[in-house]
Amino acid sequence: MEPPVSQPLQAIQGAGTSAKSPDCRRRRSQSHQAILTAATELLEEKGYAGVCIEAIAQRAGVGKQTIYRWWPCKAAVIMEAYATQSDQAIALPHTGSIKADLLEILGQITRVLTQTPAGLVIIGLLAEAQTDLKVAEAFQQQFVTQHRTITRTILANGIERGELRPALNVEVAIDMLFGAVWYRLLLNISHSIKSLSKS
Amino acid sequence: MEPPVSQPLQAIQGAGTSAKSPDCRRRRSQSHQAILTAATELLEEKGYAGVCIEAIAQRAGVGKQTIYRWWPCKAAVIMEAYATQSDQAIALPHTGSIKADLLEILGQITRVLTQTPAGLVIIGLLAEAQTDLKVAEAFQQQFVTQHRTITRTILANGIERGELRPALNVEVAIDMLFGAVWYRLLLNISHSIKSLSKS
Amino acid sequence: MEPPVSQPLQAIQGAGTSAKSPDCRRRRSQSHQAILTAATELLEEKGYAGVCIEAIAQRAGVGKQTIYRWWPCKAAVIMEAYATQSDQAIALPHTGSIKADLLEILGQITRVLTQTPAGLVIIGLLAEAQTDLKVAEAFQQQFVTQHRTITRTILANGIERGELRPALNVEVAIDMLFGAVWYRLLLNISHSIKSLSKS
Amino acid sequence: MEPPVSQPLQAIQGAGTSAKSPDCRRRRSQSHQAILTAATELLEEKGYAGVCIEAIAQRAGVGKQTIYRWWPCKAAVIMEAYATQSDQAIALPHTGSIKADLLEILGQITRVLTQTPAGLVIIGLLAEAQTDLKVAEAFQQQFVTQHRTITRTILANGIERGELRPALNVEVAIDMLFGAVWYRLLLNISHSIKSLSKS
DNA sequence: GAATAACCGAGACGGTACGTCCAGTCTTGAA
DNA sequence: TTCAAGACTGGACGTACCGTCTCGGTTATTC
Repeated sequence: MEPPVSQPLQAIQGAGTSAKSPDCRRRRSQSHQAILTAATELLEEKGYAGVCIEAIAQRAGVGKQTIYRWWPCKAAVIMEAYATQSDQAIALPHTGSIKADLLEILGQITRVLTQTPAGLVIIGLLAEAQTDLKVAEAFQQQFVTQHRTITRTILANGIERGELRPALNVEVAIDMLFGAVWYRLLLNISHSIKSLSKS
Repeated sequence: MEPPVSQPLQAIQGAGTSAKSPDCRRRRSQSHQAILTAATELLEEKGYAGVCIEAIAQRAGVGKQTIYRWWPCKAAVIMEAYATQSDQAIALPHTGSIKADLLEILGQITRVLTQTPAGLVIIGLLAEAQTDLKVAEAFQQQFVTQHRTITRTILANGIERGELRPALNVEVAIDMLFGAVWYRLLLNISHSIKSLSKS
Repeated sequence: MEPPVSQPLQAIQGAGTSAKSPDCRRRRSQSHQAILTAATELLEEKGYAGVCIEAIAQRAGVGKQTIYRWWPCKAAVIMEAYATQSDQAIALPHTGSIKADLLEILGQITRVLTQTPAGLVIIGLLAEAQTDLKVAEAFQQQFVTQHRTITRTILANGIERGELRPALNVEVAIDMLFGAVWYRLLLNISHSIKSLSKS
Repeated sequence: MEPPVSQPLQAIQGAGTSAKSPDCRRRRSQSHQAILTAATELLEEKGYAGVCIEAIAQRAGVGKQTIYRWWPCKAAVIMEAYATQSDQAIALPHTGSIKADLLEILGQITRVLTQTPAGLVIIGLLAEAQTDLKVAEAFQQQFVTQHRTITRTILANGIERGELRPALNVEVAIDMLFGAVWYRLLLNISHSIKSLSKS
């Protein structure tokens, strides 16, 4: 009955938790959920940088150790909280036009990053990922890989259908598309972020 | 004879110190330099996240207060240390071809970010800028504005000369160009960063 | 098995900790003792004014927070250290003569104040008590009340037995007796403190 | 025309200022007075412990150095401020009766200590005197010697006139009289301080 | 009347200690 | 056996003052 542990946690914990103990995580009880809820609340109240493990534990009515037992650091908790709460699945669009598909997916991502509280959280995580390799990997997996994969499919389709030049370097194109979005987000550039056109 | 106060400091200290006192900020003596030197050394030894104000003060043989007197936070010290040490001026290239010019400038930036210790420092600063608005502004001024301005000139030239479509959204183009570079840098993407083509 | 918390601490911590938690203040372990020991040593080495919380923490191999957790200030630590170490109980004398009893008790107090290192510590505490009400109360309780009580008994006996005038204002008499001792102590008067006669 | 430097200053500065410089203290200007005034004000606003040299300097519109030039420490400034402001001369009373004279002088002292702001200042000074020998000497001179001298005269008169036993140890008697007053002051004993009778 | 001191305000400086926050680990007692 | 509660060491924070030390810019005699 135990639901599988969410991905970001595993990603950060590395090794894999399968061989841990006979009844690995026997009584995860409500604590687990309480922690994620507390983290989410605090995130909204104080922003990423303002949250600390102690506060999460206190708010969740949980011992600090219980948090450290399951997550290696603040970023891990928060990534899981984020994953749980807003299941930010990006859907592969099917508008029929490559260009429209790209605009659609970029629009979806941009919307999440700039119009929901999640955006600031993600930035906080990205900042932390610069320092901590484990966080970086988890971040990649959670917020990057999927998007790139979908986009790669779209572009491949475009090339196949002849809408894009066959010589197009797909990876670089992806970098430029997402790069522009992230770049503006991270540098607080104020001029309109909506006007995305060329490929 | 006093050299003008370097920019990043001023940028972070905000408002502008011009109206402050007749000789605005007297005699920073050797301490000032010692602090920047110490910061640079520590940066190289421990990386951005591993540096703390106390350590800088100790290494520089300086009271902590002397640091806090002139800089509001770690990021400010480090930005000035960086600016002092590596005068990372990006030169406007004149290769004759728009494409070559762009590759040249992107190459310069990429080189600094990926092949010098400065790269990691800059990433640390960018991470911190996400939390602290003052740092963000200074960062922008130090590491972004200039590059964008130069690139904007190149693209404008290109349009004028007919090498680029007149309808090109210059700002978005710049976002995509720099975005790609920063994006890879921040996400540690390992596949080659050299293969840049389209405009 | 836990020995009861010593009085001066409680006195300074104020209100009373009885309603705090089931086992009110768990496990002070060795740290507690280490802190008191360190405080005592430093007291002997540098005198009251030369001791600081940071030094106590360092010497005791303890985090500063552990000190602040249990004591509100330097004075509190030192009073407890003093109380622990030298159980300066003043015994009710029974020489048979009121005058001799008084001389005996004053002699005891004088001895502690002038011939042991404790004297200087107590002076330091008294000086600090002038600034901090909590310290003042604790000081009173630790170094004054008991002495006055005993002396009050002696004087009452004396009146009962007819050795002293019934009209004697007992409180004022106590003030004068102890006052003389403290007065000399605080003002470093050098002429002999032994010559005590009248009542 | 230069008025002689007030006593507490000299007392604390020790050595004597006579041989200092040709026109020793040439232009003491208004600064000197401004400092004392500032000290007095701050004393009333924040109490002895709340005053610091920097605040005095700032309030007086004076460089810190100017204070250090003339006084060695906070206590010295404050003693002079006190001496200047409230010229707390205790007058030798002549009521005709020894007992009345003593009550009169004790009453005067008690009044100053308990019913004027000066009382708290003096306590602060006494506390500091415990740490600093120089302060102790100046304190003695300022607040003790004179009183003792006057009282000694009264008691000697009393013995001469036969109102007091010739065997009376005058010094101890003085200790007890003043001791009682100071003792109550320092220990914040609340029961009436007015009821002083026996000798 | 100009030159020359001492003096002064301002405040930078190296330091020491403060009291607080949080990380990550360890311990206890109740369930 | 698991957990909440929270004590523990440790490190850094940013602040407050200390007492010393330059700075320029007044004064106030002295030549």
